[in-house]
Amino acid sequence: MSDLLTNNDRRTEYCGLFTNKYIGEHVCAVGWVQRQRDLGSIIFIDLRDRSGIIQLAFDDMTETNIFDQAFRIRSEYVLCVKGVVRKRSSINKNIPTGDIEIAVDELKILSVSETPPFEITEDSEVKPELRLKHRYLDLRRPDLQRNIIERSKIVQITRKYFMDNGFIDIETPNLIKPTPEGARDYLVPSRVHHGCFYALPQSPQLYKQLLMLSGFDRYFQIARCYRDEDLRVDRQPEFTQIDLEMSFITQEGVIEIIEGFVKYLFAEYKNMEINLPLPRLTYTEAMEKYGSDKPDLRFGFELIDLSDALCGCGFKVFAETIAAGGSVRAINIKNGAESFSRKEITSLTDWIKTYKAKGLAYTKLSGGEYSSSYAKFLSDDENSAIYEKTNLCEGDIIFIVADKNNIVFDSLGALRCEIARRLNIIKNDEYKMLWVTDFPLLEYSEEDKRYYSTHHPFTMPCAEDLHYLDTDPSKVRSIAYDIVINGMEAGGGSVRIHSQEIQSKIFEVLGFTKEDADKKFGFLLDAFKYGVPPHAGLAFGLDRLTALLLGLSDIRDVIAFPKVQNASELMTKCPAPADPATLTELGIALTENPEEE
RNA sequence: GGCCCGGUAGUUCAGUUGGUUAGAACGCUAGCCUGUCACGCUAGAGGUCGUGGGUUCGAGUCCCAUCCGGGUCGCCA
Repeated sequence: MSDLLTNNDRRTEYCGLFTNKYIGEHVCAVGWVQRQRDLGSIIFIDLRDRSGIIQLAFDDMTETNIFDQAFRIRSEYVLCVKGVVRKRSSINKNIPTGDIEIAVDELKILSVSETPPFEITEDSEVKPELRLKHRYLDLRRPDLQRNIIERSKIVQITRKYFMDNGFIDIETPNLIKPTPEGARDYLVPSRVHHGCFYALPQSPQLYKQLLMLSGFDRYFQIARCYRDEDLRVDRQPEFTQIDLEMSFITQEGVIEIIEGFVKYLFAEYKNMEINLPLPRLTYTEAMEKYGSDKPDLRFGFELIDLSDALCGCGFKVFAETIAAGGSVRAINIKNGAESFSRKEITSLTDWIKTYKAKGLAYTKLSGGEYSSSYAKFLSDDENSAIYEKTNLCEGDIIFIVADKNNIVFDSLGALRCEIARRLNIIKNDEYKMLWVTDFPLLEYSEEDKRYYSTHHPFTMPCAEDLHYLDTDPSKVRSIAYDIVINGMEAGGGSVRIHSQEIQSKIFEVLGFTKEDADKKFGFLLDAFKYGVPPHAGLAFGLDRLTALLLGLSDIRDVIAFPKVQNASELMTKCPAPADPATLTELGIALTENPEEE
């Protein structure tokens, strides 16, 4: 049987925070048993809580019945002990409390424990499946516990910054109207209105815009958002955003506030100086130079366009691609020739096919010898032009992709990151951030024969591009901006449309009839009749930001109860079939049987 | 939805060309041990090799299907 905690059992101090100043004092400690070391006539127990570990000692001075109890204590038992803090006869320099211990004279076993399915230790390497099934135990591990605690600190710093800058923390609804565009919504059936559904918000977008219209001027929220899309290492179906919106402000105003936030956060949390202003690239520049709208600036390998030099060249693959409107581009891996054997190059060639590139051409210059997969098809002049444009020097290797522009950008953009990873040249404690601006407002979908918003349909078009809305909508740039850190989209936002006319025009370009627009966003268009301040905002991914600051790549390590790749949660086994009576009440009939448990 | 990787003791893994009774480490149980701190020593228990089917004299190993986990492309306004 377990012992009971009483009012007298007050913890003196967290386990890991006991120090020399407690020596000689009679104290109370509580926690979990990390390990028991039974030396025969003396027993040591490491007692653990979120702060660390304190050693308990039971020896010939300990009462027999307490000693006998200590003897049967096992890992993860929960104890309340009292005793005198004393100096150890041998010191453990590896832990902060390594020079003291508690000589126990009172012991309560508050709870016993079965042997856990895996060891509760910092470095325990256990399959994610098992860890997540027993997440409550996984969360006892010091590293995960630290991540969750650090996340809390980051949130605290974030709140302080935005409160100090006049932002008002406002909660917006989690049961909202389904949105027709963008990511798939999670739907919640209505009991009162059969056949009708709420959606869980993908973001508080429209509400925060309406808050601007209501005059709150500066809003922020640590907002949970939901997207029913496939998971990735940096994507969970529910995730948290630092969401904000401001009135009477332009892009520069938002950038200034966010740069201030980043500077403050890195200074407060990492004691690291961020130099402002952050560099900026337009979307077009980022694509041309890095093949990505979220470039990682911690390494070079910029894209080089060879199309002009190879137009009409003897190598059909290159010439025909250019003639068809595509391009031939290269990256130069400086001093990388030795790192890429034939086998390695073959491996990269296979790898790049994931991005639909048909092949990967290369030339390397090693020991004064050129070796190349394509040079023999080109004239000396053409080859020289490539060497000159790519600045190919002794020890370098260049990789070339020829294809439609979007495939060249996707594949080379990914390749430069993959190579940086393989060469292990990325420093984990380096942070390179930038703004990417001037995104195209619209993207044409060949499949659906219509335009979709790149960002969302409330994004303000660039004033000087407005005339293209009627002639060539793909040319319209938007006043949208992403903040990118180490190749990761950390946050994104835009100046919003605050004019009913422009908003209606955008809906029209997106192919909504007036009736469609009224049905879907009528409340917004109505609201816009009543005096809208110009406004703009941004949302920062808190999970990604936290992982980044902690040097982690998997956001599941900063989320207490994350979901796995098929969007289920292994501990509670959700989602789960609903009770038939509940379904009836909701007016839902299933056309197929739910998965068996 | 496509492609790739993985699943063997409680855990992490090894397991050769298909061949006798499937191993190791840690953990666990018991005993011994007065200064350990990843304590040590001795002994022991522990396996439907993810699941189902097939090939074979014989399958952890080969084939097919399926489940679970991971990565990735699509997707993520």
